[in-house]
Amino acid sequence: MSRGPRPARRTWGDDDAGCTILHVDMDSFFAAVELLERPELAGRPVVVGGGPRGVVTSATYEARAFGIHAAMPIAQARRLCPQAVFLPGRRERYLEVSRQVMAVLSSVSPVIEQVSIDEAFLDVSGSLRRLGTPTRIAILVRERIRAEVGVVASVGLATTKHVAKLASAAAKPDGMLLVPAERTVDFLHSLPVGALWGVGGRTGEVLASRGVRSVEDLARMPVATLERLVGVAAAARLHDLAWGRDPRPVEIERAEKSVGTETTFDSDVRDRGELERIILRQSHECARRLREGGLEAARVGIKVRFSDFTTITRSRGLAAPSQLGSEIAAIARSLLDGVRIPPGGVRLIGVRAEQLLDVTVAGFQWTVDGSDGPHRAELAMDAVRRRFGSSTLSPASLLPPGEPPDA
DNA sequence: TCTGGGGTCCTTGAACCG
DNA sequence: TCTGCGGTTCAAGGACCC
Repeated sequence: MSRGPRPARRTWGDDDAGCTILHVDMDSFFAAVELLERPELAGRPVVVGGGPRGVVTSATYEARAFGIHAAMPIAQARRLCPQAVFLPGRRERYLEVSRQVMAVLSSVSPVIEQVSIDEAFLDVSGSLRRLGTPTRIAILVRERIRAEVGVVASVGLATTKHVAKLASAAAKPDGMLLVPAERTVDFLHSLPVGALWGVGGRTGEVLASRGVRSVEDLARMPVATLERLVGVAAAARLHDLAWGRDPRPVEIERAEKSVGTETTFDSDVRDRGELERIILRQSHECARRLREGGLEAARVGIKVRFSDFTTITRSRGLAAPSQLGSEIAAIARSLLDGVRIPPGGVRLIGVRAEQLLDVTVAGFQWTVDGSDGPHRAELAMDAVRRRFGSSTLSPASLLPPGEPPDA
């Protein structure tokens, strides 16, 4: 689901010595998964993304031909291509197919770093003797994903993660691109500056205002000037990337730093009680995911977006790390208490658990009075939900007023 | 025109501390 | 006792990515 720009050239040479980093990126992943089960839609413009206020999360190349792209409001996509098939999206199903793809990749090399649901880096330096050259391995990966899972992957091969990622974007759709070590700088300098990891719309504008349009422009700019434009950390990072310097290894395990959930309402909400109920539900959802992952949060944050799209965040540390929905909700609610709701109301609200700790490291969190009642209660709720479905249990305060629970 | 939901990382300013 | 200073932490927000 790369959104990066594409370079003009399609080949940069065939010397793959040292190009042991592969970036594997699924083409139009969510849409491709939908097509797996509805092959009759093949060849038609298909757009995944739902809700009256939703955006496009994935679109087939037939839909992209109409100018539709990821992150575009659904309403706009409908105007551009009314005849497209619009599907709401099924995250669970995409996760399932993603797991199948990652299983294929893991069998090729154990050094795999999953970056998102549809892409991963692979370091194949340990697989060369068993499977052949990096190019051979990339071909094998593409063939196996197509044959065993049924979706299409594009692959970039390079000496660094950053260049491999840009190469896979350039290879799309349904392609493969090798950037030989000695052509790395030429390849990078042929790209628009927006291709660099970390240059989005805002930074792109700032750079453009100083005449920086290509990666080469940026590479040749004095670092001190760049620092004034984008800050010290970003300047150093961008300058290194523009010269092909990216020492980051393929990391097998990445610890989660936060877990959150947010909801955009179909129409703006002005009722504080309604917001509190949503926050309570979201807090329990976060807590359930923390327990699932064996994590505790030391900090809780809320995010509130108003009708005019201004967004505020508030956060506060917990007295002690917790994985209890009731404790997360208490903080989230008190944070919401401090927020003035404008007349226009609230468009989005969300809860996030931050500063996560592994419970096996943090130790079990006992409640202040020494009992573990709330913890046991929420674990029991998890078990019931796993067995009977996620909608079977919820805190009493989430039930509609005056309505007794089903017998 | 009208902007999701899941995240990460960085900057900035205030508060705190020695 | 008061003030200045530098370092650290906290909190908020912005930018970015998929």
